[in-house]
Amino acid sequence: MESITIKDIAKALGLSTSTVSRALRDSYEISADTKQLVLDYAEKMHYRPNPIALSLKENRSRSIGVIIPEIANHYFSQAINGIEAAAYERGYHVVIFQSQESYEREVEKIEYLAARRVDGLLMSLSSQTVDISHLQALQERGLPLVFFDRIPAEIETHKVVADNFSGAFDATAYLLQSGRRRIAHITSQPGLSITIERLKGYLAALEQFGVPFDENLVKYCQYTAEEVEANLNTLFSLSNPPDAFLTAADRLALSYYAGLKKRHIQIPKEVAFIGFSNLSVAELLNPPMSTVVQPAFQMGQIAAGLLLDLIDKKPKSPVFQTTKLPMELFIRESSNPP
Amino acid sequence: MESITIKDIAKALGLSTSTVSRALRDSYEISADTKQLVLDYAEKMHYRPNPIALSLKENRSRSIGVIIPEIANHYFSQAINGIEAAAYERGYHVVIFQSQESYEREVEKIEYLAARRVDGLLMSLSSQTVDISHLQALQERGLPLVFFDRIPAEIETHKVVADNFSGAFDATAYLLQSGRRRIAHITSQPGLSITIERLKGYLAALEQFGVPFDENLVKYCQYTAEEVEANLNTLFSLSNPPDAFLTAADRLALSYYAGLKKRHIQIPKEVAFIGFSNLSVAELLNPPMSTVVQPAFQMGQIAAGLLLDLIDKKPKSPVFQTTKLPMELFIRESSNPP
DNA sequence: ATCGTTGTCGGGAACGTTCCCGGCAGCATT
DNA sequence: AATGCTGCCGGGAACGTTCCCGACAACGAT
Repeated sequence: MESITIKDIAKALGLSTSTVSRALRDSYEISADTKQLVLDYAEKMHYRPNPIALSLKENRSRSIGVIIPEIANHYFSQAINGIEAAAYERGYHVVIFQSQESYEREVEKIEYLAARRVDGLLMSLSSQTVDISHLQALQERGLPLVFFDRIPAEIETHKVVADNFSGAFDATAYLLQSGRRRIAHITSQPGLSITIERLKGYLAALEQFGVPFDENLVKYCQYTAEEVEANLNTLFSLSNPPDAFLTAADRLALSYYAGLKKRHIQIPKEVAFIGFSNLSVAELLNPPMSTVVQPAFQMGQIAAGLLLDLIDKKPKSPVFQTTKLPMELFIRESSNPP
Repeated sequence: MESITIKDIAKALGLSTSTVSRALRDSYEISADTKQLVLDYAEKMHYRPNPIALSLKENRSRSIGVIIPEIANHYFSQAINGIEAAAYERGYHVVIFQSQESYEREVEKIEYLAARRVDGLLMSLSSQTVDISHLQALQERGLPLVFFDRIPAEIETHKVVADNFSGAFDATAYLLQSGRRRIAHITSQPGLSITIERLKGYLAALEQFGVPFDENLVKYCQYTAEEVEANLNTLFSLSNPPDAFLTAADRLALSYYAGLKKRHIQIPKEVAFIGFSNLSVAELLNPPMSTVVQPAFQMGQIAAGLLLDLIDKKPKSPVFQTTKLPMELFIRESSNPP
């Protein structure tokens, strides 16, 4: 991969590198003739400035890093599109890495991106992550940082989340209102911000309807098939089994939907079902699944915008804000009254 | 973002940068004492080598670029996981960009990645791309290039594809065997390699069963709702309307499934349905959808492996191969006999 | 004739790293 | 004592770019 450089142009035209550099940047110090000469030659030879040399010199890369748990998730891939739209508009590139829900991978990717001099970092934490001191250290070293969706409490910076509390509250309230009383809440890792908020919303709705909370109905669940199986076994061997499900995360929705069908439990006759999910296929399922949907694209867009503000304006002491966007509840057949 | 450099270490320890550099690389020229001194100090100060400086010097980045049409597509996000697995194993990073099915964006991303000195490029073409001279130029300049899924005929290099011909043939044959005779084939842009291969398979199956080809049954379709609507209108106002659908691509499968349901056309009673798709929800749909599935992860893994071979071994005149992987046909309720 | 101005341009350092080249001390060999 | 070798280390160029600091010619003003 040989590429033409400013030095090559200078040599070919009998000029100095400074002159060529300035001609390319359209500096007032260079005569129109010389500029034209340089520009023509550069065009002819397909000259492209070397962004690596620039990064080294300017200690920045005009790109932002994004670290998310996984790409193969509709919420995140939609969010990425929002991020890219915002970044593109402002002349930044987006570099995407997945933590694969692993703490080690997350740390590794963060270090790599920092070493690569990304100008800012956009993060949604892995489910394994509890210690975020490395992120704090990075922030103290001056790296602009913005979190979205899965946010930490311990770091003060811009954060963008969906209103998980209200989302869970509304969904739970809907189920209660339609007569369900034993609502199983299948959710993600206990430590995650989204998990906590959703649980709070679930509890608040129960309380408002005067339905006692039963901790046996809350299951923290990974995505393995065995775990789904085991949890369903436990739930349906309760003396008082669930008559509704509220699941967090795309994958939980699908695997429990599948699990229920496998047991020939009728939705919504025997149990009602509402899932947190950004899957567009929800309405094509059998039966069409009620969903709580996050404004993924918008969240990515806003988060990226805030990060770029932090980068471009470099305010001395920025006023950090937590943006909370409404979730939307789509009621479909799966949550119909029995 | 201040970072500690070799120069800082040298100054602090009263050594030269050369010595520090060699100590860090564990060179035999450095005494054990000095090495330990440097290593300890570097560890203490969290020294991380600057990959940008290295890239500039070595004219390479230990990373490969991936350009795909879109991330929010199950096939591609699975393929990315395969690519990352292969790259990780061999110490390479993966930089992902989306062309968003736009030729301009594709060219732009390619140029950027080349300027960024990725060591190789992994591509699946956008549906708009017809002119690939920029890729040819890049290859001639020595950039290792591997295509997967959507491949061009005009460039000679490693290519990894699914056996689209057989996939389409098997699906069509299944439909014919179960008594269907008017099989609509909804497919992607005419120019794409996958489109062509699938059409060939479709035609071959028709011929084998002695069913005449009707070009009215083949629709090249983008993803807009209006287009879906229009195509369904045309198809069902034929004097001899379709009794089966074979769709390419995830999104086509879903939007036509939705379109048929909206018209209250019963699947599989009135029309049978098989879709090319990597969606895991296929079996949860109503009715469960028969699918032709690509080995996405494996394709990504193999493609990345071939690219890294090209990069690492730099064979003078590599023997380029096209790897063709089998597709799998999952028969579900949507393609049952009427 | 001298001086400041303006318009153009070149030299060279710097960013962080590696690596070639050279240097010097201490020791053994002749 | 002279030589060569080994072990250890420093100086400086190079990668591609920008930018500060000059430099020099032409010109008008004094």
